Amino acid sequence: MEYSIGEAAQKAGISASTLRYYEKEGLLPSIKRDKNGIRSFTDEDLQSLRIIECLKATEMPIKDIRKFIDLCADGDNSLQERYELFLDRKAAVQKQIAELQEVAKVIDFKCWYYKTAIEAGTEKIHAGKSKVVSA
Amino acid sequence: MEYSIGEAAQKAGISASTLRYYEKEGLLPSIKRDKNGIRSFTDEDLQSLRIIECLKATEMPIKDIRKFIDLCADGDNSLQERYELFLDRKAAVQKQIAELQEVAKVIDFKCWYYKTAIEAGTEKIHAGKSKVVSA
DNA sequence: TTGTCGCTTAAAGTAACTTTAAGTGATAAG
DNA sequence: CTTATCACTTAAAGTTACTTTAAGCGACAA
Repeated sequence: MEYSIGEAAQKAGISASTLRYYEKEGLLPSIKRDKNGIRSFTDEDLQSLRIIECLKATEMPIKDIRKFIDLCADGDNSLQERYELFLDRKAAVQKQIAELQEVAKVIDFKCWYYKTAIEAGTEKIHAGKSKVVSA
Repeated sequence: MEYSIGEAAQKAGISASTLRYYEKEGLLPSIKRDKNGIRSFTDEDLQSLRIIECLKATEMPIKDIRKFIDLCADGDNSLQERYELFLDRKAAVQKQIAELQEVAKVIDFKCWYYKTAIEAGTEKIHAGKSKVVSA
């Protein structure tokens, strides 16, 4: 199947302008054009986008994702390097999850803080407690 | 205890220029200055920064964090609104964690993909499999 | 008194998009 | 047949959240 940029955008959940931007930045080297210069996305392109989104989710900058895409073009020569890249991303995403779990704890505390303050009618019930602060 | 911007930056793990930017954007309305115009951060300011960092971690835009800071100045009138804000943030952070766990799965798959490809000496061993793509 | 610190401000630069402006080509409606 | 609409095209400007740079000031050590 082949898709226009609008269809691909919808399928991938990424805006058409972002897809154009990705192509310009070298993240999508395999996008073809028809005789009118209109982009044609394949299912394989959508799979690539999914990987790109995963790398982005690990806070990898576009330029580094670009380097990974370039490595892919190198074929079997770059297998080891690409493997190490994903091991690295695995560590990164685990660190992110751990940090967000800490954030969730602080937010849970704040939920309790406000819930009890509302029940008491005032925030003052928490005054003087260590590490408790209004904002 | 009071701290210069450099000390506060180190304690909070945020750059001094970012702290100046936050102050300019109204995120730190309680920072005092000495007679030479030099900023003085208190422990309470550092606590506020910790909350700001948590909100930022949930992808809340600076402008919205600013609105929350303004609510805090409103005292007990805004308790309910602030409570709902944190309930909302709680949902947001849980969604983020869930998404990152999905990302982790894809990355784990890629680790396996490259590990086995390296053992085989070529990526071709994965050719033709459904949903498997080099990038 | 001469560095050199760390602080000050304002302004320019950056990343990753998003939005806008201006235009082209294919198809449907009158 | 032409006019309108639609999705597409590019280039350029705008946005967010910073970061970096430039230029300068006050305090303290050598």
